Amino acid sequence: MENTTKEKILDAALVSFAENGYKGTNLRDLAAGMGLSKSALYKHYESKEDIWNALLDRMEAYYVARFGSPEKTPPAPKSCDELYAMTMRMLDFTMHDKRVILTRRLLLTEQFRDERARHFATLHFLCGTKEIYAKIFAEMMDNGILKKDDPDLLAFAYTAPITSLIHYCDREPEKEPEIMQQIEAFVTHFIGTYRA
Amino acid sequence: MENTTKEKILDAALVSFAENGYKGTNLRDLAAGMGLSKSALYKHYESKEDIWNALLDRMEAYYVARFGSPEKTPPAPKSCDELYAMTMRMLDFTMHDKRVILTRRLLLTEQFRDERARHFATLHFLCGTKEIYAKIFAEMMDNGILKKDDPDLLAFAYTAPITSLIHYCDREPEKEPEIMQQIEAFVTHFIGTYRA
DNA sequence: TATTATAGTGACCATACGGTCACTTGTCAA
DNA sequence: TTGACAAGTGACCGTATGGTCACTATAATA
Repeated sequence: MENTTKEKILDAALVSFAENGYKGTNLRDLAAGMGLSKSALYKHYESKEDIWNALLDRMEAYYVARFGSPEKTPPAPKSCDELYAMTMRMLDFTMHDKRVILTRRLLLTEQFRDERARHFATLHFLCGTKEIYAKIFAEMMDNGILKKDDPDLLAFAYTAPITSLIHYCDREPEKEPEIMQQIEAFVTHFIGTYRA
Repeated sequence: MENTTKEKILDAALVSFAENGYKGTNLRDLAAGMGLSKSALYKHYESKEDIWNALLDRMEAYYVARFGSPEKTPPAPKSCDELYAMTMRMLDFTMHDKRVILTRRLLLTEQFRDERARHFATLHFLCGTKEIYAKIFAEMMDNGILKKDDPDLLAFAYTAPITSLIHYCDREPEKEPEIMQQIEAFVTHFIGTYRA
């Protein structure tokens, strides 16, 4: 994460693409926002689309670095209380980290315009999170902490509602307290249902 | 649903806004697509934004007409098999009706640009569906078909994963068979878990 | 010191787009 | 028949925007 102009452009682009959309992003304002003139951008990238692609490259690289290899999966909780705590900890990060929030927003709004965004959205919103929890659940089932069941199906039933509430919170952040309660209630109920 | 030019413009606008986004929609092409010149649009609407607002008005009216009053809630199934069948029937419509698909796409991509779209998205993707099933579940619990539990929480746990798979299918329609299997597996598992 | 590469500037270009306007056409009522 | 109104056209306008280019400044290097 160097602090080069080239990187800073991507930082600014993430904000602008997420907040105004790809088409709504104008390179003059984007450059001005970082104290540059528009032409300076062209010293680092060939075109608007080139910036977009570089941004997606970086997002994918970041995702792989964070969740890419199997050993990056967080260690399986040793109790249901630990599962609860871990879920809440991950949630707190996911819901409040500015970069992550902007990434979600960008993927949501651009998923139908760009092929890579489309696939990345599925990974980010559905399959990625599900797989992480599938591994965790499988191990917890082996350890007799959760009832034996299909870990993949359970992970999906667990993460999909949480993700949908995260989207809700992205849309209407002023409702966060209420949404957090809903998440807690859901997580508690879920763990109660499948605890061994 | 009259066939006036004014209505036809909204039909075309739904397609274009959904496929190209609000900013990506250009009035010349939109008009040309229906064999009109751009200026003709201005005989019916004051501006691009006016078309957008009229479209949202119509969407909301349509939603209210369909789900607005309590008595519009479908009758509660008399068995778990009936619940399964009803879910699949509603799903088939939701996933294949062109208007509904376009509406979802439009709400997803424009939710952060427009206040009304934002609220409508929450209703459409989360609260609306949840409430319908909450009523159904409550009645089924009263009738001893489902285990007694919090109907609201259960409805959320039921509809949110399904909705997220619908979004998945919107993004990657070529995966529909696979996704349908996932939905069936989830619904079966869910009903199995909460059947009385 | 002279040279060269890098980063940045501002003026400029072409184009696309939302919106306006004067004008035409067709229909219906007085 | 005529007048009025609604619907539609095409030319035109202003502006925003992505992109290019000749030029400058700076700093490292030979």
